[in-house]
Amino acid sequence: MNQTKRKRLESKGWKIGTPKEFLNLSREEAAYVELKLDLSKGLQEYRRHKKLTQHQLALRLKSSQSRIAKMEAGDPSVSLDLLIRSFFALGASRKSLAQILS
Amino acid sequence: MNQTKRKRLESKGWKIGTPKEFLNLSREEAAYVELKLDLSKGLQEYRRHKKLTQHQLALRLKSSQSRIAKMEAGDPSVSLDLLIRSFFALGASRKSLAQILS
DNA sequence: TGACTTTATGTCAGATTTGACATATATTTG
DNA sequence: CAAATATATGTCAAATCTGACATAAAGTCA
Repeated sequence: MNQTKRKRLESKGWKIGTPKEFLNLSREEAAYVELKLDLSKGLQEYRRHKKLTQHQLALRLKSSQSRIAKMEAGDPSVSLDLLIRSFFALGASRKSLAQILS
Repeated sequence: MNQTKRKRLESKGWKIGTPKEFLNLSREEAAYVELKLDLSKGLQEYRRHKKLTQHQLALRLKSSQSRIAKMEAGDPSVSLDLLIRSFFALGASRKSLAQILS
């Protein structure tokens, strides 16, 4: 993992700490965090593609605008569950989810 | 969605209720539940393939045998987060995750 | 058979995630 | 430019998920 990626993570509020700690982010922790960030990004793209506001998406999800914002910002308080359910609520297929993963 | 699938879901303890309610499982709820069940199944296969007991996997995940059992049983109390982190802990790649999705 | 290992199920206190709210900041539109 | 709309950020009580434990049930093997 390089400096660019590190900044990308740290800037999102992921508490990574010292370089040593950062390097100790285990392979699986890193994979998990990166997956969430990619889903965050994908979700925002998909929502915009559908020409929905965060507020509109929140209504569909029975969530709130602020939570949608946090999802798209890659906030650590957002679970994969919520991200993935949001994709489905936007009409995404499993296939399109799989594409984000690949 | 057919009767077979319904039984598969109900038998796992998903409270689906009456036929009417069942039919009202929205597309996205159904997609979410089915995804979780497929991951459950995939996790069990992967663990067995690696010749690990639930207890051994629990140690790696710093979880417990009972929670692993619930994961593999598709228990509603288990989140996608935990399922996916478990895959990564077993050494699975994003690609192999994507394959389960497709 | 019975001892042993593995998996399943129920429960619960503690931890995490949630929607909601207030409000700040940014973006669009007239 | 200013008003309107959209998005971002901080907080928190309630809801959900968690590991841990006890124990039941199922599977393995001598």
